[in-house]
Amino acid sequence: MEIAKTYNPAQVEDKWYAYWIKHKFFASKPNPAKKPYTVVIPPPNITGVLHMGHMLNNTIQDVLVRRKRMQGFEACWVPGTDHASIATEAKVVKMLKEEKNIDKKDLTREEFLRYAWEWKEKYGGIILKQLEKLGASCDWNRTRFTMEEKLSAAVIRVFVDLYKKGYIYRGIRMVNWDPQGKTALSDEEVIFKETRSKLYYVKYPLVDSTDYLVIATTRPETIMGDVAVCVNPSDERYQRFIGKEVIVPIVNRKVPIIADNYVDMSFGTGCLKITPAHDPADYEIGLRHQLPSIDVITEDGKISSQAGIFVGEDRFKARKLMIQAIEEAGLLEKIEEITHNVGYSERTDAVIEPKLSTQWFVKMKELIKPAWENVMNDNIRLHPEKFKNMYNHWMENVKDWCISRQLWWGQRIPAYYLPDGRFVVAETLEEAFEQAKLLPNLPENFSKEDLRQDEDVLDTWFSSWLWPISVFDGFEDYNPQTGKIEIRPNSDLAYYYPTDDLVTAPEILFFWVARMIMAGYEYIGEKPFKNVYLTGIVRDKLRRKMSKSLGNSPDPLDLIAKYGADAVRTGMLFSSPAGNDLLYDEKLVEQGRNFCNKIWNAFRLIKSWKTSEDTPQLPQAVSWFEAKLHRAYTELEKAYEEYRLSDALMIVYKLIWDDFCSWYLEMIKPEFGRPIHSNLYQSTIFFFESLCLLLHPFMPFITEEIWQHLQNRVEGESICKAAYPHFVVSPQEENILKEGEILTELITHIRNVRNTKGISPKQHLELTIKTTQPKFYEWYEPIIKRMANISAMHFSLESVPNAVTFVIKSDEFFLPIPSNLEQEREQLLKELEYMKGFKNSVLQKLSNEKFMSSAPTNVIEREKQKLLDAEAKIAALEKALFS
RNA sequence: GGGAUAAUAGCUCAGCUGGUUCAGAGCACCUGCCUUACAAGCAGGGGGUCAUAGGUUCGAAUCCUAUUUGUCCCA
Repeated sequence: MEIAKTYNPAQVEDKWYAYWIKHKFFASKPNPAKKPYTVVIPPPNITGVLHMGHMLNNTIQDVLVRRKRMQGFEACWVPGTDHASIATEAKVVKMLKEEKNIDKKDLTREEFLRYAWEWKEKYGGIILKQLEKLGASCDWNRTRFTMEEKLSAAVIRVFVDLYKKGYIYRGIRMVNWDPQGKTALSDEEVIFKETRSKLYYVKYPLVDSTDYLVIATTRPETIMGDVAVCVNPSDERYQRFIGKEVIVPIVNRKVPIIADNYVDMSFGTGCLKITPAHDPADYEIGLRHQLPSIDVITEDGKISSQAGIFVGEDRFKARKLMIQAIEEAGLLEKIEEITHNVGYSERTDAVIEPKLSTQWFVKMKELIKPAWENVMNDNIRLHPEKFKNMYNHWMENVKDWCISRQLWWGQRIPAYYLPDGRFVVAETLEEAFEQAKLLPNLPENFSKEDLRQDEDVLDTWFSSWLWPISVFDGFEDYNPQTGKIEIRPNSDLAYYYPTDDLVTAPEILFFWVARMIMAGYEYIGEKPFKNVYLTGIVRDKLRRKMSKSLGNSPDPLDLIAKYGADAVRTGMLFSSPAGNDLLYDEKLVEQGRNFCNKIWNAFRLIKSWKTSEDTPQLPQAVSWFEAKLHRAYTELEKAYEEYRLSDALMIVYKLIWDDFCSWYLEMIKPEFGRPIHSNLYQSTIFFFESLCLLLHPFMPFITEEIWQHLQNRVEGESICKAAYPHFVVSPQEENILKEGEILTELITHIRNVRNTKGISPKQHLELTIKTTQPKFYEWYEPIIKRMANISAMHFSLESVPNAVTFVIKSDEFFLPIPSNLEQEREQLLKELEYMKGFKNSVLQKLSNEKFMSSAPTNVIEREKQKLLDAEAKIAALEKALFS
C-alpha cells in the first residue's frame, strides 16, 4: 500500500464522521447495565455561527464525552440551540426591513412570528451542522430547541408554578431599558464601559433670592424630570439651604432642597439633582422622600410629552438643546471632561436608559439558597475553584430577576388581564378563564374574550435555566400539588439526571449556571450537574477579545479546511488550562497539524516493515516503552481527574512524539529494507494502538483512520467504541524507568560530545566504561550502540588516556576522540567544584541540629541519599582527573 | 469606590498542604544536519535575583504584611 507522505485530513474526516453517524455510535438510551455519563451542551444561539469560543468549548466537551464513552459509560451528549429573544428578534426585524421593506410595527404578532419561524428553520441549525465538522460526538437525535413546543410548555408551567409559590411578582421598578431593542434587560445584560463624557455645572436659582446652587450633571436632558435637589445632611456648605426651594432651569418648576446620606460630598459640587424616573439611586431617594416622578423619556429614547419642551427629540439631541438653552439663560457655570462608566445593552449596544416600568420579576433571596450552599460546600464543583469566590459574591448581592421582555419572539407571559386591570396567571386561556370567573365584581356577561394576555415574552434565560431538565422532558412529570417533578422510574430523566459535566464560559456563570442550579434544586431537589468546567475567553495575540467588528477572529471552518479538525482541536487545547484565556495564534493550529503529520509518519514507518523470526527481539526497548506508557497513563488519568485538559493533551503529545517516535521507534527501527522480529512488531502495533486510544478523545479522526489500518477490522467496528486502556506501573517498571533515565542521559551525552567536537553522527565510535555494574550496560548494549552509533563497547578498570571523559552517577565513560586535554580537565574540574559545593550544602543541613530535629524523617533520608550520591560522583570525578 | 484574582524563560503556562541538582514544559530562539517515516523533520544547546520591600522558618517561587502593576466581578 502506498501511503501519502503527508497526512491529508480532508480525505479522512468526512468519511469517518459519516461512518460514525451511520453506525449510531453517538446515540444513547438508558442502559441499566452501564453507568451514565451525561453532558448537556450550552445551547448556542440560533443567530450565531460557529466562532472560536464555540470551538474551544465544544472540543472540551467532546474530549470528555469520547473518553467516557470508551471507558464503558453510557455517554450522552445532548445538543440543541436557544432562541435568543433579543438577538433573533433584532435579526428578523432587520431582515424584514432590508429584504422585504416591511416594518415590524405594520405586522401583527402572528405575522411576525411566522417570519421569525421561517428564519429559524432556514438559519437556526447552521451552527449545529458546523459542530459536526469539528467531530462533535453529540447524540443528534436528541437535538432540542428552547422554543419548541415541549420546552415552551415547560417554561410556561414553571412560570405558573413560581407565581403560585409566590416567587414571581409584577411590579413597577426601575429597569435597564434598551431604547433600541425597546425592551427591559436584566442587570446581567448591561455592560458597563468607561466612556468619556462631559460634566455640566448648572445653576439652579433659589426661590425668592438671587442666590443659586450649582449642580453637576452628565445628563442635562433629564432636567425636565427633576423633582428635588439633594445634599448630604452633614455637608456644612449647604446646611442653610435644606428645606428651601430652587427653580429648575428652563422648565421653571419649584422643587425642594432635601437632605440624604446617599449624596457624595466630593462628587461635582455635592449637590445632586433628583430625577426619580431616570436614575436608580434617585428613584430610591424619591421613595424615601415621597417625591413624585416625572417620566421624560419615551421607550424609544425620545423626550416625552411630560417634559414639556423638546418633545419628540432624541435624548442625545435633547442633551445638546438643553445645554444650549441653559447657556443662553446664563445658567451654565462650566463644563468638565470626565470619564465614567456608562451602561450599554449587551445585545444592541445602545446606551441603557434607567426607566420606570411595570415588569415581571423573580424573587431571588429564597430560591438561591440551595444553589448557593451546594456550590460553597463542593457538592457542585467549579473548575477552576477560584470561581467559587465570584459565585459567592454574586449570591451575597443577588437582586430580583427581571424576566419580562417587550418582544414577540419568545414564550409569551401566561398572565391574563381583566378589563379592569386585575390579572390571573394560568397555563392556558381556558384555565385563566376558570380562575377569573371566581373573582368578585366581574363585568356583566364576562367571557373568555374579555381576557387579554400579557403582550410580553420571557427572558431567554428563563428557558435555558431549565435546560438540563427540559431536554429530558422532565416537566411532563411535574406535580402541581407538590410543585416538584416526580421522576418516573425508567425515564430518561431518572437515568441521565443529574448530568455530569457542564462546560461553559465564566461570563455566564450567573446568567445561566447559577440559575440552572436553582431550577434543579427547586424542581428535583438535586443538582443539575456535578462539575462545571469554566473555559477561558478566546482572544487574539494582543489579548483582545475575538470580535466581528475587529475582524480578528478566523473562521473556524476555514481553519478546519486548511489544517483539519484534529489540528484545530489540539491547537485550541494546547494553550488553554481551565479558566485561563486562550491567546489564539494560528501557530498553535500549525503545531496540531505537525503533530498529525508526525503520527502519520510513524504509521507509515511501521506499516512499511516486514517481519521475520530471526532478528533481535529487543526486550530492553519493549519493556522500557511499556513502562513509559504505563506511567504516562497514570499521569494522564490524574490530569483528567483534575480537569487539566491542556496538561492531559501535553502528556499524550510528549509520550507520542518524544518517547514513542524519537526514542522507541529509533531503538527498534531496522535498517532500510530489513525485517523486524514478529514479536517486536506485535508489541509495537499494540503500543501504537494504545497510543491511538489515549489520543482519540483529542484527535478523533486521525486516530480512527490509523486504528482502522493497524489491524484487520470489520464494518461496524470503531475506535469510538473501543475499550479505553487501563494500566498500572509495577515496581519493576519503576526500576526500568530509573534505568531508562541513565540510558537516555548516556546517549544524549555521547551525542552532545559528537556535536561539540564536530564529529558526524555517522562516524562510528568506541565506548569504554569504567563501572562496578557492567551487567547493566551489557543489557542495554544493543540500544546504546544503535542510538549513539557505538561500534564497540568495552569495560575497563583503568582510565583511558587521550579520550573524552565524562561521569554519570559514579561511572566513568571514555570516547577515544583526540581532544584538548586541558579543556577536558577544566570541564571536569568545573563539575567537581559544583558537586563539592552541592555536597557542602547538604552537609550543612545534616549538621544543623534544628534541621535534624524538626525536619520529617523522609526529608532527612533524602538528604542523606543526596550526600551519598554526591560523594560517589565526587570520587569518580577525582579518579578521572587525578589518577 | 468595594471585592476577587494574578505577577515564574522572548511568549503561553506547570510548579498540590514550605523540603530530591527545584527553578520546569510547550512554543519561539541558537548551532549542526535534505541520516530513504516525517525539513510540517532530526540531533544538540543557550535563556529566569520566581514583580518589589520586609517578615516567619533549620529551610521560601511556595506562608504572612505592605507596595507596584495587570485582569475580572460588583457599584
